[in-house]
Amino acid sequence: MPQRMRLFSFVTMGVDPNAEIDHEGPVTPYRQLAEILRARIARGDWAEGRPIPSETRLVQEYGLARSTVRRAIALLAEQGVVWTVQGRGTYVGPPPDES
Amino acid sequence: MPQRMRLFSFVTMGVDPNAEIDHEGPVTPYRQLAEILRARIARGDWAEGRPIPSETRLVQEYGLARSTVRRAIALLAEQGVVWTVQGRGTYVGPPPDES
DNA sequence: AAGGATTTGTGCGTATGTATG
DNA sequence: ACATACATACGCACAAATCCT
Repeated sequence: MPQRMRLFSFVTMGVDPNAEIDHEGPVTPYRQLAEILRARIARGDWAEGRPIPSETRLVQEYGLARSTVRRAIALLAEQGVVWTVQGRGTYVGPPPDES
Repeated sequence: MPQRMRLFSFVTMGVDPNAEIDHEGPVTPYRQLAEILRARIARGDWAEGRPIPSETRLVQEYGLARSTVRRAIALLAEQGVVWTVQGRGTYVGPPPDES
C-alpha cells in the first residue's frame, strides 16, 4: 500500500476555440487542431448533425496540409465526436447507426 | 416486422498469408496488407509479444510506400491485434496496460 | 557519456480514385 | 457533365524514442 495517495479530480478546461496553430510548442499541429475543433463544437459553432467545414476549408483556415487536417478529424472520429461520409462531409456527433 | 429474416452465421476464412499485394482489385493495398499481416500472425509467424518486421522491412517486402504500411499497422493497432512503441517496434497483441 | 544506427511519429506536397449532389 | 468532398497512395524530410557500441 502506498504511503500517500492523491486524488486528482478535475474537469478539462479545453483549449481556446479561437486559438491558432503553434508550430513550435510541444503539442503537434494535428492534435492542436483536434482540440480546437472539439472546443468549437462544444462552443456550438456547429450543431449536432451539422457538417463542420470541409477539409479544404480547414486547410485554408489553419494553414495546414490536408493530411494533417485529416489526421485531426480521424482522431475526433475515433472518439465519436464527428462522423465522416465520403463525398459528403464530416458531421458533428457519432454515426447514426452506432450498433 | 420484416417479412423475412436471414441469419448469417459464418467464420471468416482469412486471406492467404502468402498473398501479395494486388494493386488492381477492389480492395485497397493497405487493407490487403492488414489482412495479410493478420493472417501471418494467426499462422504463427510472430508469437504474442514478439515484434513484427519493421515498417522499412515491410516496405521492402510488399513494395508499398511507408505511409501505406503504417496505415495497415494502424488499422491492426485499433483492433488490438498489434501494439506499437515509438523507437522500438510493433508487437503482437494488445498493449500491456489495456486498462 | 557520447554518439551512431534503427524504428516509429509527424508534416508537407502531389496525384488519382470514389462518392455525392 | 460537372463541381465538391472525402479516400487512397506515393514520396520526401525531419523529429523523437530506443538501442547498442
